[in-house]
Amino acid sequence: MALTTRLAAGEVSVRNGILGALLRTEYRRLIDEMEQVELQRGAIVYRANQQIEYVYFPEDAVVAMIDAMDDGRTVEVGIIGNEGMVGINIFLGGLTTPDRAVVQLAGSARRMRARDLRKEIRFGSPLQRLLLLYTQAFVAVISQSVACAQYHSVEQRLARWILTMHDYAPREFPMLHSTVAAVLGARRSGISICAAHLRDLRLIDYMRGHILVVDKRGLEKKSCECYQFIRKQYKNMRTQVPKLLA
Amino acid sequence: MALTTRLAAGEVSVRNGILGALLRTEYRRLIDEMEQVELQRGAIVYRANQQIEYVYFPEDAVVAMIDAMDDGRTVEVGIIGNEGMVGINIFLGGLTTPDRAVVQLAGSARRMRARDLRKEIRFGSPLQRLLLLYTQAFVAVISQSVACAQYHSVEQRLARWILTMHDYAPREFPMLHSTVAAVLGARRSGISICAAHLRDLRLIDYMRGHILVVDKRGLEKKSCECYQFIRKQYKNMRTQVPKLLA
DNA sequence: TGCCGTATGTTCGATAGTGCACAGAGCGAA
DNA sequence: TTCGCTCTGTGCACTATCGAACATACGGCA
Repeated sequence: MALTTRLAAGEVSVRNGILGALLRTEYRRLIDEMEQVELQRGAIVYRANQQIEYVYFPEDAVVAMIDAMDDGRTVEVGIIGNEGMVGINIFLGGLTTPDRAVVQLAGSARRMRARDLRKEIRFGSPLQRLLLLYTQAFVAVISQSVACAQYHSVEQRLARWILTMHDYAPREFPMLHSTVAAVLGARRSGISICAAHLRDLRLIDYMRGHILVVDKRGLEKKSCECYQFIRKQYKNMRTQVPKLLA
Repeated sequence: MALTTRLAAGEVSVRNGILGALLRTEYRRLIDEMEQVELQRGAIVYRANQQIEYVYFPEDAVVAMIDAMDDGRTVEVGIIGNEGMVGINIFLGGLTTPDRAVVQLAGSARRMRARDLRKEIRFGSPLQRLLLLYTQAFVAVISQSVACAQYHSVEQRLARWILTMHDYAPREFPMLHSTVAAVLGARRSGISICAAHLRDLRLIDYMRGHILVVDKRGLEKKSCECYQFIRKQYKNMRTQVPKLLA
C-alpha cells in the first residue's frame, strides 16, 4: 500500500510517457538519476551530424526534428513531445543525427547522457522495448509526412500542424509565421495568407508571435487526414505498453 | 580452416547484407533454416494494416514501401533492397505496417516467419543490433524523403529514383512510366515528359516498360542531393557493422 | 500480316505556390 | 510619445505541376 502510494506520486511528477511507464518497473531508479532541464524556445538541442551528448524525454517541452537542405531550406520531419524521446539515433546505435533538433515550445524535459543510455539499454530492458515501440510510431509518422508533403496544400498542413502543437500545448502558444514557414517548407507570406484564411473562418486567431486555437473541430475538418493518422499511431503505441511490460 | 572455407562459401550464397553479417556469428544456423523465395514483380508483400506473416531479406529483389492516401493517391516512402529487411515493424514490436509493400524488381529473397523473428530477437543478439542499425538508416532516408517531396522537382526526383534502382539492378530494368508516377506521386504524363527530357540529354533511354541507364554520372548531376544522402546512410551503416559484431 | 491493347507523346487551360518587394501595424525601448 | 524594429498583409509576375483528353506508336497474338 505504501508502495502504491509512492508509485502514484511518482507518476504525477514524471510527465513523460516513456518514463511514466518505467515507473512501474525496477527502472524507477533510472529516472531518479536523470537530470531535469528547462528547454528554451528556439534552442538547438542537436546540430546536424554532430555528436549527441544527451537524450531528452520532453515533459512540457516540444522539440522538432528539422531537416535542412544544402541550399538552407528547411522542413520539419517530426515532432517530439511528452510521448517520446529526442535522440532515438543513440538508441539505434548511432552517435549523431542527420537532422537538427530545435525546441519549438519551451518547457521541462528530463535528460540522460547518451553513453548512459547505451549502458542502460541492457538487452531486454523495458526501456529498450518502450523505445522500440516509440520508434515504430515515429517511423509511421515520418512516412505519412512524406505523403503529406507530396500531396497536401499549405492550408491543410498548417491546420494539421497547429492541431498537433495544440495537443502538446495550451490553446494559445507562441509562434511566428516565419517559424511555421520554416517547418512546413513554405514561404512566410504563404503562411500569413493561409493563417488569415483560417482566422476568417474563426478556427484560429493570432497576433504578433502567438497562435490561438479557437475551434478545434473546425480545424480538424480543414486539416488533412494526417492529423488523425498521427494520433492513431501514438494511441496504438500506448495500448501496446501494458502488454509489453506484463 | 575447414570452418573458414565453409563460411566463405556461405557468404557468396547469401546476398543480403544483414544475413551476410550474421554468417560471421553463431547465427548462421538461422539462415540455414530460412526459406528462399522468388518475389514476382508487382506482388503485394504486405497490405496496409494487415497482419505480417513473414519478414523478407531481399537478395536480388527490390521492394517498395508505398503509402496510400484516403483518396487512393500513392507515394513511395522507402525502398528496400539487399541491404535491408522488409518488415521492420515486426522487429519494432508491431504486428502490421501502415504502408503497403510492393515488389518493384523481381528476384530472390530469404524469408522468415514473423513469430520466429520475434523469438530470435533475443536481446543483445547480433541480429537485433543489425536491425537497429538498419532502422537508423531507414529513418534517415525517410526523413530526407520528406524534404525531397517538399522541395525537389519531378525531374530531380525521377533522376534520384532511377539512380537508386540502378544501384540494386542492372543498367536496364523493367519499369512503366505509370509505375514511376505512382511511386513519385506525380502524373503519368509528367513522368513521360521528364523521362523524355532525360533521354534527350542522353542520360537514360527507355522503351515500352523498360528503363536503361545510359550516363550514371550525368544522371547524378540532374538528381537532387538526396541520392548521395541515401548512399551515405547505407555506407555509414555498413561501416558500423564490424564494430557491432566485434 | 494486320489488329488491338497497352505504353508513351502532346496538348489545353487551370491553379497552387514561388520569389521578391514593399506597405502597414503592433510593441517595446528611450 | 515617438522611434525603430519586428511581425504581418498585399501585390505581381512567373513557374511547375495538375487534370483531362486525345494522338500516336509499339509489339504480341490471331
